[in-house]
Amino acid sequence: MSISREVTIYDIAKELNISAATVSRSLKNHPAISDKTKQKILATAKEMGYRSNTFARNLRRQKTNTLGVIVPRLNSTFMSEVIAGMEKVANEAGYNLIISQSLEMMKKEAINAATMFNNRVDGLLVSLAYDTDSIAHFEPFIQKNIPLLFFDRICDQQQYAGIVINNYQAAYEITAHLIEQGCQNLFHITGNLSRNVYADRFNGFRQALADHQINHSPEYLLINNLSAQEGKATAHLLLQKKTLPDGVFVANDTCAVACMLELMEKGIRIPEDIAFTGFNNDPISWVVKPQLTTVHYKGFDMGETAAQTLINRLNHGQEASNQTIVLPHELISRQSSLKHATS
Amino acid sequence: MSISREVTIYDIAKELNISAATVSRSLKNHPAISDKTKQKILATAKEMGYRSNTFARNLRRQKTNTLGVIVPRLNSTFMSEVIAGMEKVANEAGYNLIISQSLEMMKKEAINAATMFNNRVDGLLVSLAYDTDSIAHFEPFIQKNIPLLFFDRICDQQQYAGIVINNYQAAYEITAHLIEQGCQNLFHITGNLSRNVYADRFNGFRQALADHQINHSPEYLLINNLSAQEGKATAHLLLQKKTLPDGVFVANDTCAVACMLELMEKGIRIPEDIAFTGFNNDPISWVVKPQLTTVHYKGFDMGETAAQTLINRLNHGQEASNQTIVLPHELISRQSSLKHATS
DNA sequence: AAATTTTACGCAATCGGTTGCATTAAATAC
DNA sequence: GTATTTAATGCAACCGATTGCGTAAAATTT
Repeated sequence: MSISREVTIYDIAKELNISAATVSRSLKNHPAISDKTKQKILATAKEMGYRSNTFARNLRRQKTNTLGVIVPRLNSTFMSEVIAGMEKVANEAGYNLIISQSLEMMKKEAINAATMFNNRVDGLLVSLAYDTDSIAHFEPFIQKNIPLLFFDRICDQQQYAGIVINNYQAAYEITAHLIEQGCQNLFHITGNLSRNVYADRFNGFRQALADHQINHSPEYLLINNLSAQEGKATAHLLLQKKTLPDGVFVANDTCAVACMLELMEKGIRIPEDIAFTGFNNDPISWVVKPQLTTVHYKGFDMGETAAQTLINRLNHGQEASNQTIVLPHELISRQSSLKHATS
Repeated sequence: MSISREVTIYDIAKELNISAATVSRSLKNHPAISDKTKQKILATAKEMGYRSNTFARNLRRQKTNTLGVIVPRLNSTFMSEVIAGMEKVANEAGYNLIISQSLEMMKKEAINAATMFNNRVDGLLVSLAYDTDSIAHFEPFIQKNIPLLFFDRICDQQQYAGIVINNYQAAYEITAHLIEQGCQNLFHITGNLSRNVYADRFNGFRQALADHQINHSPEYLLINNLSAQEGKATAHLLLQKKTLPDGVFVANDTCAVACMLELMEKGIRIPEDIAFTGFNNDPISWVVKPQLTTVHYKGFDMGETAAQTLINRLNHGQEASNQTIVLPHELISRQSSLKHATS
């Protein structure tokens, strides 16, 4: 079975004895073409099995209609929904998505960015890797004025726009919640503080303590990579403290759950001895017993918003407003933090 | 800040007073060009900030160097690793990935396939959606001889190749394990039996029963969409049975956990009253208490294998062998199924 | 009916690499 | 020293859609 050659606008033109220009214009619904001609061309195109050649189009238009997306990992419900939201908006606007994972490594993030750049994506959506401490690898995009938009894990430099939730506020709320439950000795387990999400959450945590005149032990801040493995390790660290905390706010659910389970293994009662809270509302947060108090926010909405913002900028040439868009979040309180059983 | 025009091979050619053809050949390391010239050109290209124009290249070569990937969802650790494996192999071979989610809907799968087709992907990797009952939407690929490869959720028609694990064998093993634990009244909760993964698991389950001369109740097969929600609903269905099962094999972890938790809520003891097993070794399987016995298989390897197989076919024009590649799996037994405490 | 405007379409250059074939220069053979 | 082979490079025609500009035909105005 030989592969038949692709049908081009020239084939259609020849078939109908008209010019390729007219065919081209008809196919994109150009107003200068009469309806009758358009109909005829559309019908013939369909009949001949024509499909537009994206390369020729891109070559000529200097546009790819492709958006690049770089995320740390694709393995969370949250990220899956972010991508789904982006896909929806992008497809509706005629854009395609090229997605890649940095696997939390700045090095791979840089490689991915370079690939995206060489593939001439029209715009780039990025959630930064865990250890990214410089955004020099995005410089080519900025140089060439290719829209660049961060989401969730954004770049804290003022000049870059981003889509986020109010991590400060969410952390403040969850911490206040712990305090309301009677916690007096609170600890915070979090990730790299140069990531906005973790810095903001830490600040919210601290401010809540300050506002409620709660003193804290000098060792109240524990930093790890927020993996399950390190959550478990951190549990042992906690057990070696002179006095155990009576409340812990962990910056993600994975680490919170691992840490909590390990402590329970060692006989610590949750929430009686230590109240626990996480962040993200991952499925594991409700599977674990006791169910984990956490912060929920909508990945789908974030994806939609991010893609839409980027596309608006592309279409209307909207200036790269360094405006940061803040989406809502929601505190979900569950058993792991409820020292006073309310039910 | 105006956008400076892109550097082309013509610019380089002019700069060095040579032809564009020589530049083109040098950049792709053609043997007919002298090393001296190559060096000079490479250096100048770098200096001038040249980047190859993919469209022009694709337009001429009739290749995109892009692979399409359609998956049901991106929200599992498994799928994230599959993608990571594909990315690794693809990037090494100079290919890019376009990823999209069918969200378990055949309709969206078809739309995605059409988009991929129009974007002229060189090959397509697919894991079928939950309700896909016809693969007519992949017909254009077959017609045009564009390599198509299924993985995990493959197409059972003989002529299509696929990368899988031995779902039959895994299910057999996990069922035999339940029987060894003393289960006599086994139930199976699974998804659409026209999906190979579920059909094979069901067959393995049945065969294990037969081989061990275990009778089964006529209602031992329960089908739902394997979501957490339906897992919970199915728990209630079970509770209405005259006699409860003493062992349940669920075809994925999400549904298994949801069902199990709901039953525990109603006072059923796991594993004493009912032993539970899942499939996939998702993080929730070890977070839940009791930890869930399940089947583990390596997503990364599956992704690598799938991408490599496809690329080999593209490069060496290997005939579309309808050979199915089977990767290893591993039974992970945990508390949820251990009626005889071994520790 | 002539002049002017509007409508509908065609011409041809362009986007930037790629590659078959021709050509020149250098190397080797006779 | 001439003939032949080999190595290195250039020429120019593609790939297929887009679009500024020009023009013929139709519609409208005067």
